[in-house]
Amino acid sequence: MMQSENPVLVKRHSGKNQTITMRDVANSSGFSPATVSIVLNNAPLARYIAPTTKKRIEEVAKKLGYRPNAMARFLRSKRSHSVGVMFFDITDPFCTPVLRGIENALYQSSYVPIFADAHNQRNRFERYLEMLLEHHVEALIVVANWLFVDIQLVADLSKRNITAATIGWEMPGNDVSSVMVDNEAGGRLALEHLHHLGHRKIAFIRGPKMLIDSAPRWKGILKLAHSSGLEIDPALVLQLPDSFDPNSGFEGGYRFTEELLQRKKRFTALMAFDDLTALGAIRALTKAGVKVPENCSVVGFDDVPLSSLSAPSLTTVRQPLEAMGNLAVNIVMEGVNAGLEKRDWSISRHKMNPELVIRDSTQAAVLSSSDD
Amino acid sequence: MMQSENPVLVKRHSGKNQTITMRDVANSSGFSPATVSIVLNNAPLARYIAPTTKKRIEEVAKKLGYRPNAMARFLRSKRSHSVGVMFFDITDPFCTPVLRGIENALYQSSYVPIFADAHNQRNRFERYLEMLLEHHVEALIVVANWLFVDIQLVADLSKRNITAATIGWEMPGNDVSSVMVDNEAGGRLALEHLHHLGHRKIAFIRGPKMLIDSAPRWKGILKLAHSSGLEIDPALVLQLPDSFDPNSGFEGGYRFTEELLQRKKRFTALMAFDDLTALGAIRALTKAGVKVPENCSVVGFDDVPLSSLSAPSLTTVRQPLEAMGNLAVNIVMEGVNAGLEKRDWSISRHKMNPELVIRDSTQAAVLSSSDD
DNA sequence: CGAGGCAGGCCAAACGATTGCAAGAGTCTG
DNA sequence: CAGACTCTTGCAATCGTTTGGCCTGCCTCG
Repeated sequence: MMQSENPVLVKRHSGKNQTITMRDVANSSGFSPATVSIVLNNAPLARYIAPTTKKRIEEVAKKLGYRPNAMARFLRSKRSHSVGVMFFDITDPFCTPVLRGIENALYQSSYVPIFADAHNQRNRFERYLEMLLEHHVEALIVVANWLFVDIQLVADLSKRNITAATIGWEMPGNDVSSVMVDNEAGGRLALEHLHHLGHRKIAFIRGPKMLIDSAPRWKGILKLAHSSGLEIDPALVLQLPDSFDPNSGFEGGYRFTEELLQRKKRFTALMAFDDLTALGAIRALTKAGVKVPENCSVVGFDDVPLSSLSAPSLTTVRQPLEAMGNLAVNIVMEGVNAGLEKRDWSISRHKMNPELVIRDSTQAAVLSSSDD
Repeated sequence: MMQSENPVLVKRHSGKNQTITMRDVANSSGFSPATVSIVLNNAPLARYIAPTTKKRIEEVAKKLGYRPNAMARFLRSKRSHSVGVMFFDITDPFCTPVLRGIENALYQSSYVPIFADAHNQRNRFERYLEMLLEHHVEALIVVANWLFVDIQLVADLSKRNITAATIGWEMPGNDVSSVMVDNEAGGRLALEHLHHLGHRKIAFIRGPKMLIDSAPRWKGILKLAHSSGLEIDPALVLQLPDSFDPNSGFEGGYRFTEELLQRKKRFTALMAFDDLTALGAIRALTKAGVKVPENCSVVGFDDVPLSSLSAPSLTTVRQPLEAMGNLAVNIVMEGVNAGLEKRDWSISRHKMNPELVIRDSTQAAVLSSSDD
């Protein structure tokens, strides 16, 4: 109250481009740094601060262009307002929508994402983990769509008191939250679609054995086949080899479809492990003179962005990628808050519902002589 | 030297999961925090430290699992070891390779990227800028491929003493470094290719007026047309409308190609503003029964990842996206270092060489009656 | 009239690292 | 042998915020 004269007036030592600190706004508003801090953060104690005081401080802060220093803040409060977002291969088209979802959700909470891409290398993953810890991220989100390295390390995080969540992958054990699509339901959905369209001779390109998605998708397929009386011809089933490159699916789809065609076993539809595989398959079919969808329907999985742009556009099983990113953020945020309030909190595992997206790569089967 | 007995032995006050601080390693190694700091950072003064001392300190640090605290470090040294990476729309397929390039280069320097996506909204850009400043990024890289908002603000950064670089866009004025592709050369390259293949009746879909890339690409086209005596039929030239959505190119290409077809003016090749536009064009052509490339060649621009996967795969002008990301990082790092050493340093503007990538969407023109 | 309550705000101690300054111990020079 | 270097290392201040106490009036109430 004393020096309410000469409002907003700072004496900086020199003419340098000093950064405005909290003390500056304290000095030139006539209050103490403590009060300023309380007001500006709207801390619990702010209830006791006179409204006029609040107003004045906020005014001065704005006028001075005060910007809180995240680092200094962290030192005391232990809150960095950042979370680590680790991808295993950002070039996988699967990742972009997920990233968008994560970014958007974090933005709502005024958290910044620290981006890391492990390039599917274990040592790079570890190094990044190290860096993220040095930067004291409050949480970690791991997007592990196409993952071949062992990352048990994530489990350690819970011990380090930083909550984590994985997307597209589940840690064995029960230490880390996860968000995945319901692969089994997705497999069912896709096959159901083909079956409804009248296809009975269907070829399959299964996913690599090491990929967590492969088995449940196949399981869903088998279940539906069984319940609908569809027969799966083992001669029409191939499985992609393990590979570190998420974009290898395209070439795999291409080669394996060629292989299938050479077997001279007729099929009127092909179900691919994912969209890239499907696109590869389509290319092989087209090249061999088999028109898609007229002579052969093709269905993919994921609904990555390019699926709607391909020719023909791809019928596929959609993963709600952006929503998955969003959910993962909400999960870890819950964890962070729980930790802050010393509440109890338990991890959670989510299976999102997939959704069939019907585009141009599938159509009703032409009636063939053999109706199984 | 005194307490060289009982090696590595820390007394932490309680059994809590305390974080290991520098003082811890100082205490249990028998040296002062100052020495520890000097050794661990390999600071200039480290020259004067006895090798045995160094060794001992490093040992203890490792054994204790000491991890420097980036925040605390910043407070003194003003170095955050982070840079802001701002995209204007990460869903643009253009961005992924750029991001990869940036990430990779930063990783080499042990910097972490703080990721921001402005969604092409000015206020979001400003908010993110604010957040990045609060986190005291040492530099800023702005990827502004498809940009319609005004971001003069970036220029302010140089005043705030943080070096910045833009990718795919140039700030008016001479305050900010930039990395772009040589659009004019690219335009020339594409048209040259078509011309070599014997195409004379060529349709063009130009880029939106507001996009910085549009004009130079067109200029390159005009120049080549002029020097090679090619005539450009104004009735075969359309220009995309301004739009905020980078993926609108696809639909634009589709609709405009339909429009071109309706004009009943023959053309044997089509040159699109970018790959997405080209894909849209291909779809329209195919739908209209015009085969690509047999009846009409199509060439794009950018070489985004999906261009090689489309059917037919796309002939296009490649931007070295990953390299551009890389270069941008090198530029700002130079700036950071210069600032640190109080060296002078001037901004730079780079034009990268584009490269023609010939795939399946173009082929030699069938001889037509009219040979212009 | 004294005890207690409360509104309003300040003090000063952290947080974890960096670094200018200075001192102690040898070594060397004149 | 005094002084001048050359090494090694430690002290303590400092960076910008947050926060647990503590203090000061003033009001209320028995």
